[in-house]
Amino acid sequence: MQDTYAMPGHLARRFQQIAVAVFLAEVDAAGYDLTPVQYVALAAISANPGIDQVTLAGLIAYDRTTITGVVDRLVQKGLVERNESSRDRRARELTATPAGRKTLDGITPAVEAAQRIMLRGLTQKEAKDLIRLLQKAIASSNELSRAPLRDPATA
Amino acid sequence: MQDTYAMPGHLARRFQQIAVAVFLAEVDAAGYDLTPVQYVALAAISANPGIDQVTLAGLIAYDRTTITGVVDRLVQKGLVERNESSRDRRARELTATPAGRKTLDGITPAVEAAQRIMLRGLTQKEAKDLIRLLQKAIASSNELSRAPLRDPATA
DNA sequence: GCCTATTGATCAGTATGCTGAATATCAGTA
DNA sequence: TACTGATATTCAGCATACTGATCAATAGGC
Repeated sequence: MQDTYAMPGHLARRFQQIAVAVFLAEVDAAGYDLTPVQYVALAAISANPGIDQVTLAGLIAYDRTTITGVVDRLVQKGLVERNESSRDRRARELTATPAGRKTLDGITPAVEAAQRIMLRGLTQKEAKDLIRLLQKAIASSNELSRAPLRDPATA
Repeated sequence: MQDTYAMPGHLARRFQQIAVAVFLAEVDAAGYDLTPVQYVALAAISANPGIDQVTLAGLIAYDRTTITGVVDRLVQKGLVERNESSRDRRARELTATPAGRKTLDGITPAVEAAQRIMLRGLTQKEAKDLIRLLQKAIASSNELSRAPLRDPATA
């Protein structure tokens, strides 16, 4: 049996664990209070005003049931508005508020710094390779998770 | 601002999400009911009989407070025994039960299959590169998470 | 031996993520 | 139009993960 420390599953958990910790530390140091999940959701909503929750979920590969709580918290923080859709009364239309867009602008440098920090042990070439390999592995197994990415560009 | 889909933080979440889904599917198909976290904990306990919870946490990079619940569930499933330590009455000594060791043996092929599946889109060389790069990135940022790895071999 | 700082475990509270089910609504068809 | 199947959201329940606090016990310095 191979070394546990070399198993991709273990490495995935560790890398994600570190990525979240670095993200929260940088964002907090910049004076913001937003989780990685909330950030990605806010960015996607801001880029797609009026988006419904299922489409949003597919866009950022969340589970549908997780989205509800995430949006709840974004609404509670005043960063997002959730309104009943006029075309489909089942759906909710999500829009970033001015405060949401302002937060997004202000937080971006911290988010980018976090990305650099989590790769700080790698050379530029290694970092590019890692990103490429992760993207390739993820693309090949996208359908294996309950919340596959639904990229409108490739759908 | 760079593409969200190319951010290491996003890729870390997606890869971990897929890794967990693949693990659970393979383990379930093999007739077992064990999460990735429970598996790693059980393996570490089996390899280190009598280990206490803090040492276990360091060995597999868990948060101390998470361990309590994980061990609770392993004990409830009859795979692990938790006894008060005789040397230190604060500590708990963890041991795998015969059922725990049997589960570990039986589940190994499914766990290894899961590792292959989550890398199925990569060539052998790419898979090796990905593992190496993840290990390198993680090692450089180990101390940035609340639950850094405490490898007894390097401590 | 006593005091203080540390340590091992647990708990309360919050935020992902998932499964499976319920509810309301919509869309297509007989 | 009535019915059937699909869809958008939410909820209950469970399992990670984390922060910060509490509590019991230990260890080291004096």
